[in-house]
Amino acid sequence: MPYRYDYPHPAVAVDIVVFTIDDADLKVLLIRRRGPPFAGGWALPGGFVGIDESLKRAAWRELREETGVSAGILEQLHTFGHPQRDPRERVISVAYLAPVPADRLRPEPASDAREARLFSVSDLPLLAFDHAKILRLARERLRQKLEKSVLPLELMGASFTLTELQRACELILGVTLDKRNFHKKVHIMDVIEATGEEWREGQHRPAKLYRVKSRRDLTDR
Amino acid sequence: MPYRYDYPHPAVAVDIVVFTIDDADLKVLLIRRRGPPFAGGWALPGGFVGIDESLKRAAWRELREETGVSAGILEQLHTFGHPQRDPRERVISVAYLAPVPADRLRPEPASDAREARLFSVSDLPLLAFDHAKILRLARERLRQKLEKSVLPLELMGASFTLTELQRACELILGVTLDKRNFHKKVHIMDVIEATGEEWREGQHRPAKLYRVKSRRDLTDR
DNA sequence: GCAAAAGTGTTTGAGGTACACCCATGC
DNA sequence: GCATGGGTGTACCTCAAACACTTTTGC
Repeated sequence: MPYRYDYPHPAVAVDIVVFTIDDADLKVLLIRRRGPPFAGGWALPGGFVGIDESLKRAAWRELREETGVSAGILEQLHTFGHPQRDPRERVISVAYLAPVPADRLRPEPASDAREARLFSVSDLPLLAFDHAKILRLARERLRQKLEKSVLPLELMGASFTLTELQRACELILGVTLDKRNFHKKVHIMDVIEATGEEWREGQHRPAKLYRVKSRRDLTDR
Repeated sequence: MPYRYDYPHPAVAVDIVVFTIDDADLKVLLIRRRGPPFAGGWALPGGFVGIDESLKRAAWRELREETGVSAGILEQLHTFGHPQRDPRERVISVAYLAPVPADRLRPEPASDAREARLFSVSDLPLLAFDHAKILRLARERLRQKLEKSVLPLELMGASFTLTELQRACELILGVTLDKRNFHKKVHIMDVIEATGEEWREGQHRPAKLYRVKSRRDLTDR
């Protein structure tokens, strides 16, 4: 028992909400817990912060270790500190939001012998701890960002069609948008550019492909 | 040395940014540190979270203990966890934002033998730890809330004039606003009501006094 | 009567919303 | 040639911004 303090210290963890768009649905990455508490149950990926590790770095590492996913953007969401949120000991958890394009999840949970899976946000299992609460707040935040007219470019792959981008917005906002107004707005924003390529699929006119003009850093403080 | 853990635990603290409007200026409440580190320097009020205490409750208690101020609203701002932000040990700090009407600060720092003072945000001393960073983020957040057209009603006293409310907005946003547009907008929002009283001051027409219609809870999660 | 802040409407421009048809492709 | 989604323009309406004069008071 080597670590001793004059007064009690809580444990500090991070939990990561990975959102992606897959199969025309907004999905979250969850892991199955192996040990107690909530053994066998589903939970957000996460874990304890190393004593010399920044919070963001801990989030990045834990996500990587538990799911094999390397997050591009990690945005701090909220810190959850209810005294009884973990039955083992006092655990304060800093939650992070990580929008990841589906194509970065593909070779996916082939990592740490942990079962990881995408779940549609409209068909979630029971979650361990207060993770349902964390997820609810994460969805809210995602929506709020869109309402500030920030496009969910972090969720898009290397190239995408305007219809795909529109679907992403619709899934997050939970409404349907007008195609012409959407195209107009996106072009005025001037944040994406045509790649010149086209995407052929099905028996209809091919769609132009676009890419993000300059990926911006959503830095953490 | 009674508190032992299998692996190292960081300390968890809260810091509170109390904003108020006083003397036609946006001010922050700071305390003078008595012990090391940064002894004699100015810092945000704050302290360590009790092992069975929620984060918000800790923020409320510490603010009360150190400055005598009972915060009405405490909104979680951000969690700061840089490994070297405290020279003593690893300290993760959850920062809170507390807008307080000036009239609740009056009998003020007559509490814990600690020196506490309001500083204008445009004339700040050097701050201990990373508190300057926390304060910068707090001002930004305050501004963002106003831009989402949320009036800073938490900063107003029990009754106030429309001009006072407008000055508060102007101080936070750092711009001057048009009086007629402001009056119109506020009345459309329908969140304040005339008390029927008037405020006489100086050799000019008296101003109508208003009060908040229903104080809303900005609850923490 | 004069200084000083309170109060009060209208016009204009920008941006958002509603809405329908032709185009390119695969079968 | 037909079914399928891709792409495009205009009219209207709502909201935000600009802007100046009268009112009430203390001295």
